[in-house]
Amino acid sequence: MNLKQLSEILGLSQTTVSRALNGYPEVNEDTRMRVQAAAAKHGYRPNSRAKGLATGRSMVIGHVIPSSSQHEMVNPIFGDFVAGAARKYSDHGYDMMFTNADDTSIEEAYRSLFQRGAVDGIVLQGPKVNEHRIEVLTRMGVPFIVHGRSTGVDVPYDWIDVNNKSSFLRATRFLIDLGHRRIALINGLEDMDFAQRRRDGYLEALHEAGLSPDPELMRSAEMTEVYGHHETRDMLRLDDPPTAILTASMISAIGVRRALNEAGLKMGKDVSVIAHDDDLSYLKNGQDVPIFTATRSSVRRAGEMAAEMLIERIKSPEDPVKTRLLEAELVVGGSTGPAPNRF
Amino acid sequence: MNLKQLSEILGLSQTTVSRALNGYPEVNEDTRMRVQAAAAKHGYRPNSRAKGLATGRSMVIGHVIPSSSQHEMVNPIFGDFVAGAARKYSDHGYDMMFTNADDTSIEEAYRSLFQRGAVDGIVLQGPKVNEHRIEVLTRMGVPFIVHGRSTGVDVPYDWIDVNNKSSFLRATRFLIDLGHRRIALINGLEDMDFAQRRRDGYLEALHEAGLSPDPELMRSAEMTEVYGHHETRDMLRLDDPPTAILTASMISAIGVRRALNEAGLKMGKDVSVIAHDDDLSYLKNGQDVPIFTATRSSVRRAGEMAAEMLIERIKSPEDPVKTRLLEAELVVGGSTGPAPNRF
DNA sequence: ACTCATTTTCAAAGCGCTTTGGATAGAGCA
DNA sequence: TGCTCTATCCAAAGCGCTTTGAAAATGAGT
Repeated sequence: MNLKQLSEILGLSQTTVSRALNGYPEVNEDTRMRVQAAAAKHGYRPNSRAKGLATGRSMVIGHVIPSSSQHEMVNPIFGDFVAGAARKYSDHGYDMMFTNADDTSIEEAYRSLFQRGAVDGIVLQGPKVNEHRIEVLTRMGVPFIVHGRSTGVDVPYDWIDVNNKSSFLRATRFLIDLGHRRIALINGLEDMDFAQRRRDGYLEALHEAGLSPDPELMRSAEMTEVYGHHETRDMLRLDDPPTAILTASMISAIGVRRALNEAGLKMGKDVSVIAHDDDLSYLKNGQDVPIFTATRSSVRRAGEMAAEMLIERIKSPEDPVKTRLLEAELVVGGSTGPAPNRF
Repeated sequence: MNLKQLSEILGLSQTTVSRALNGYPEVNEDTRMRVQAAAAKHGYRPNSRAKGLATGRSMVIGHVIPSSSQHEMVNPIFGDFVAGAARKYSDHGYDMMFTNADDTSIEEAYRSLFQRGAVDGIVLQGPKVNEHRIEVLTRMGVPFIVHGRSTGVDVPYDWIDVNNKSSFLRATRFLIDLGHRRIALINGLEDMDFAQRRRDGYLEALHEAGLSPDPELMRSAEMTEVYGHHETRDMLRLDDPPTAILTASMISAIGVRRALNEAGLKMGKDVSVIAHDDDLSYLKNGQDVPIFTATRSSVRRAGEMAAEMLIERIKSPEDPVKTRLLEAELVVGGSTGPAPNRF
């Protein structure tokens, strides 16, 4: 059932039927009712490709999944971020499109998505420091939003981010206030922008307290459970092991906890742990009492907000750049306690 | 830059340029070279909406994210499954589209996706028992594949599934062979098809061994960490607590482990645990030695295979129904051991 | 009854591509 | 030379929608 057939059934022109369905004023209310009824009855659904061709808009937002050939790693926050965004998209009549691209072809993937007319806007996830893709998208003139930011990129762009620096600053201060001096940082991948900011916060807190950072206590890699476990076990073997550990995700925090258990250490007593908690739906930080002391910020909420900001941008391409910095809250759970007395 | 402009630059007709780029034989090899060079030089990318309109195919596969209004839960396996599928899609020139739908409108979401011409095929994830959507898709005539199966649905359909029954049968037998008699099952949501099959396997093994199932030891809910923890803690309080626990995912297994630790019990000694491991990229079951004894089957691999089967189906709609049953492997890790002697 | 303004409807063009059904030119052959 | 074949190219139609510009119908005002 297409427009032509429907309009023939109704004895009206395609123009009128189209207008009736799209809510234009220049059509009699009675006819509109008649048209809507017939459309519903025959299950008419305008072909979105044809509509897109005619309007020049596709009503689709593009995301790229970097298939990170090295690690075959899927970011665990992917699902929740996307679920948040998807809800807002559908509220506004947008669909969501994914393309897969390996590290080498990622720029090409963005370019293709937009220039083929497949999407009206793009979400850029997981920006690195000096993120090249931002300039690419800017030059292309595609509306886009970055989830995160990129140090070193000068062009203005829309972004939404957690205040990674301040949250790790606070978390580190919190540990210092508890008397910890040997504080480890199990961070995300070195070249990710968020990892750098977290490290900055961590270092600043150490500096404030007159503590000098120990490279042995600063690790970075992709945030898996196994990684958290491995680094913790490794650091516990040091002559002067950490009494507290900051870690960049709940997933790796679980690995940290496993390593502590294996070593017979009690979390929150022998070693304190603070994690960053993205508030993933399947991995809540406990029920009432938080398991881990954590810096918390819902990534699903970030997805929702990113979607809204992008839709705004598509509507008003000339608006000034919009940015949004979310403050993570520090929730105190059972994983932290005063530094143990080693003497 | 569109076809018309490009063909004008080249002094050729649109027909010839289109044919040259799409690899049709009726075009001189020299001209083809010339055309390809010009297309590359000017960054020409055929508009996919127009192409879709003309060909009647959209080269897009649709997925629906059920935004399960009750729980706001995103299935943790979502990311890896999708990453697997996406890779295969892009190999074959397909993109991937997501629509969000709440429980009430999910059928409408599928219908809309296909009848609008937005997608050429659909992946149905997380089928329940008597899954109504399968009939809907069948009636619509859209090519689709089910990740999982649905007991009670009679119409034939393509599916790919893990042999849930046999893997839980084996896992339960394994525990029985170790001398366990009080074996708990922390299952997924009751109405999910996979959960029923796992329970069937579990019950069959108990039956074989002449053990009668205890409803107190059979739990089911969405597979979060908190859920695994909660149910385990609850069961440990029973007069006759379980000595072994089967659980439906690594995520909930982590909750199980947490509860055991809190109770001062040693996993693999006091209480044995077997998990189902979807081999998620960020949650590997240990490095060399598996942490949990587990029934393992890569969900990413399933995503790849689902994608391939669906693309096959789109190519040959009249082919007989194809199904694929994957056997999970049983990997023995440190979380199981002989039943403790309670006397 | 007649004009003018407003409301309501319509025919046709256009979005950018593919594809059908020729047209043209040169090659091969008698 | 005249004819058929093949290789190469092209004009135009069509995919299903929106939108422009104009026509027809209606209503108000005199």
